[in-house]
Amino acid sequence: MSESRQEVLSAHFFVESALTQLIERAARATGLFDESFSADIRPADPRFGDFQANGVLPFAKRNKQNPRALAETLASKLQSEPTLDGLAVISVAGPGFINFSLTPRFLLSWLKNFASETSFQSSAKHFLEGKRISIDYSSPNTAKQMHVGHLRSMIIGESIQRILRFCGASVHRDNHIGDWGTQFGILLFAIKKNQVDLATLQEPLEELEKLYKEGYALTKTSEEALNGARSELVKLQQGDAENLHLWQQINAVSYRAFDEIYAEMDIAFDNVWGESFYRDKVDRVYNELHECGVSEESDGAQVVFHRDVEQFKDQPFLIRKSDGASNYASTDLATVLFKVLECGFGEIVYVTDGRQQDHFQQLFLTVKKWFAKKHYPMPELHHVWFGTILGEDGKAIKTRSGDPIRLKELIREAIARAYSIVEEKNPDLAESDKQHIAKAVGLGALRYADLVQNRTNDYVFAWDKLLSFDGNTAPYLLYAVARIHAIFRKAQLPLFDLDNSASAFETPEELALAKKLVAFPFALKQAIDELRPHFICHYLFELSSLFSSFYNANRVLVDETDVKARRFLLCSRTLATLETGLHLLGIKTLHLM
RNA sequence: GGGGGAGUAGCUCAGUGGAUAGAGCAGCGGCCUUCUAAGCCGAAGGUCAAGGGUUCGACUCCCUUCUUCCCCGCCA
Repeated sequence: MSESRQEVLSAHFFVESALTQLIERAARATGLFDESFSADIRPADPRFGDFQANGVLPFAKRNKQNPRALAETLASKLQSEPTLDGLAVISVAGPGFINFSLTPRFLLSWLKNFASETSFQSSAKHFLEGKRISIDYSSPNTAKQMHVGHLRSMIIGESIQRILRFCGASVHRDNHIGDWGTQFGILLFAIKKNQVDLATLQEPLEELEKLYKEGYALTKTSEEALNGARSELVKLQQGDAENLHLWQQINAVSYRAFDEIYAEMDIAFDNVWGESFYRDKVDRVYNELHECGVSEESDGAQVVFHRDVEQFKDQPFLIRKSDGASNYASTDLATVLFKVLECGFGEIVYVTDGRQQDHFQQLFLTVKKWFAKKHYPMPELHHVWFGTILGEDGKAIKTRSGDPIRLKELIREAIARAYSIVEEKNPDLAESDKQHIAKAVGLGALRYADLVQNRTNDYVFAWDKLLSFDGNTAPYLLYAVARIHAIFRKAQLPLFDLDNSASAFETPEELALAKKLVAFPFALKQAIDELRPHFICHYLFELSSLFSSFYNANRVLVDETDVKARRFLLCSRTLATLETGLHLLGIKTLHLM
């Protein structure tokens, strides 16, 4: 091959994008297509090829031309492309689809170029290079224990954070803890009423939850209690020393409990800028919005109307309560200002429950008007919302009524169930191995069950669903990983030793697996475009499934050196891809299970 | 009343205007003296909620209707 290496198709990590450029360039060279033509390339049904370009059909329609003839002209132009020579087989089918089949030579070349987590990363980083993104997730309220309803923001947020970082963004992880809300009015009122000493409590969080429940019930029945709670909150927000001290004690015990969960789930933040962090920053928000004419007064509260948006014409955005206290809109606005002006983030991602969609739409609209008036840099804002976890009754799992499953308990149960399966499948393993495996499998299954489905769907909480270990689950992927490690252990060879002895792939299983490996960047691209990790889950499951078929049909450790070498190569790339993908989901991989 | 989500196999869910709508689970039939059977192979399973429309082509876009969940001023 005489062309420079960069020009060759197999030198491109993201084949779809390279192919798109190639097709569009070739199309223009025919003189029959103008700038409006786009290749519209996508993975194809394996019966027809590996990629299909559908763009000829709409173009022909717009220009009243015969699509089939146009497609054939373009295809024959592509046949003579030197960069495609011997790497892809091109054909035209149906009304004007152009199909591309990657040749074994292409596959081998690509797999040699992209061989490890490090090499994937150094290519993937071009997707989001230069972006500075702050992501806000988990964000529990203090004074309460985390329950199953807090699971999704943690798991989805952590995965998205890892994916964005892997794809080259500079990511800042923020835990916007609810430590300054109305719950403190009720809590402080109840603590004082019952003369509780927080320092002497055995199970402080349990006690605080009980106090909160009692206090909450009281405010529902007694006007006096309601006013008491309100005035405690106002005193706290005005800096009353006694209330501040109690508030700090409450937060301290909450943080300890959160940190235990985060440690177990392998989650960490760069900053914990809770609502209280912004308490001296909300006045500027009130002043600026008032001064710009974005906000107005209504029933004693400060609100923003978006009358230009049909949906919100009668639904104001309340940014300051009539008693002068801040609410979550105040702190969220202050947060955007701080993150953009003080920290220089160009993009902010919020990972929360879907029930907050209206809030975030109004928040984003308000920021847009406000920042435009003040000529502040306009950030890109994303609300990554997810469906609600429902109880058996089909209603949202609630904090106040009933007792939702505690996160601590869910995690313990996940590991315990995994342990009993390890015990059953592999009783001879050392105890320390069993425990290590149980933890990875149990926590992995929990995470994967949440990530595998499109985040915008609700689902009913069920132990057996969240902690399933069969089929499309983390253990299935982990099992493929463990089997590959077993092959390398048995062969006693390092991962890349035989690359150069590999012959071209031949069996249907080898070819199908190799082609799937080349498609990894597409899954990454889908995940970052929509901020939906389930694309990666589905890709990894299909990859594992193809690996398992390959593993059953094609023995790796055979005598012929070239066959062994190419199967080794497939194993090493499958391993690298699975491990990379699982790590992006926040799942720890195993060598043994 | 306004707005948003969902409705696809018995169950849980994928599906970017593209070719014969796909998985997992459950159930059925096979495969372990060979690199880990937490696996593989096979068969079966569908009025894509209903009805219209747009077009070369609709699960996908538009309209109407039905079912269901959620949000809509001082909670977050």
